[in-house]
Amino acid sequence: MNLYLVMELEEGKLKFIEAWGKLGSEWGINRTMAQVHALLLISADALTTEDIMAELNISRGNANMNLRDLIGWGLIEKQHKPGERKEYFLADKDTWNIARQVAKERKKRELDPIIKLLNELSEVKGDEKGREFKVFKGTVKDINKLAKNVNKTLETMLKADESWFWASIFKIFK
Amino acid sequence: MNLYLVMELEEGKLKFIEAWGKLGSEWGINRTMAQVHALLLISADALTTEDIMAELNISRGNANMNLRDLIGWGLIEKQHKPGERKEYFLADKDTWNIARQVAKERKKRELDPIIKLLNELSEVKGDEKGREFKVFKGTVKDINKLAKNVNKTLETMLKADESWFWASIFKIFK
DNA sequence: TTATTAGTTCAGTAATTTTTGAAAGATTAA
DNA sequence: TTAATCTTTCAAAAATTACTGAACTAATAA
Repeated sequence: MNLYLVMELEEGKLKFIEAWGKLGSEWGINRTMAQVHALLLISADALTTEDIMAELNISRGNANMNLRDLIGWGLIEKQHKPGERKEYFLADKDTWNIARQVAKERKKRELDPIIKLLNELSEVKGDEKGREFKVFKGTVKDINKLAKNVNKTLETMLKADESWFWASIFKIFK
Repeated sequence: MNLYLVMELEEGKLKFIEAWGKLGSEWGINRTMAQVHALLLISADALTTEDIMAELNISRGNANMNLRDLIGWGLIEKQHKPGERKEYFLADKDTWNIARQVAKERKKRELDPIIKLLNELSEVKGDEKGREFKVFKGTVKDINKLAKNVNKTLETMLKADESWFWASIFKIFK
């Protein structure tokens, strides 16, 4: 066994976990949740809560909560091994599924509510001649239009097959 | 003057500012910075630091820092009125510009570094036959592919004209 | 039944992020 | 030069968010 090469892989794993955690936190996702996800993404086998606690140096409560949240995001699932009492966790490794799952959840939690609000705000009544009113309405209308375009694109993406999606995109954008 | 209608507009403004702030914080952007941006987006005129402090009930230091950050994101700019010493702030109201500016900054700050790391990680050496190694490499490779597709799409978007961009998207996705 | 093992919850604590406010810096006017 | 006005900075405080660990619940085995 070549210790140097083994170290290379271990070092790579640590860097990946760290980077995924950082990226998550920059996008409003709890750093630890992203790290747990990263760990499971690069694990060949399903891991137990104990494994995760040990790898990431986190408490049982923390591990449990973040695992539950990841299940809620549809990114990992529980596995039960016959004859064993403890639960194993396994990440969906399909990158396109991950992207779609995240897009789907964020659309539901964030985009849909904002579109609802923008529609309400476009009904606001006021002095049609006033500059203040016009600027407000104009901004709301433009953002609404953008949000709806993003929404339509996401809906397409959610239904789409990965290779078809990118092929279609690059056909135009070559 | 109809007080009820004026109230309607004021209420709409408050809701917009609140929602924009919430959305920002869900995407890793300081809530106050997003609120300052929202306020300027719906203001008919450029505002001073004092105006912003008063509207949002924040301190001078806080206002100053967030205004500086917004300038750094390319979302607002300073204006000097002849004969006046104080600075006025004005938001770019063009929604497509805003989207591109945010995309550009986040690409630079987050996507580019992650692509750099993924390229490094795809060079990691190890036991080519080992399951652990294969899974790690596979995950890194897939994420790398996705990241590069997103990158290409963003680069196109950054150069694109709004109506052309959406028209192209919906031509495929009808 | 009791013991054992694992999962869940949550009040208290810790860590991180944001905000304040006062002091220092800049710029112009008198 | 001093005063007036406005901007910037940053250490300390406040607010928010995340984490711990122990008590509790649940499931199975002895």
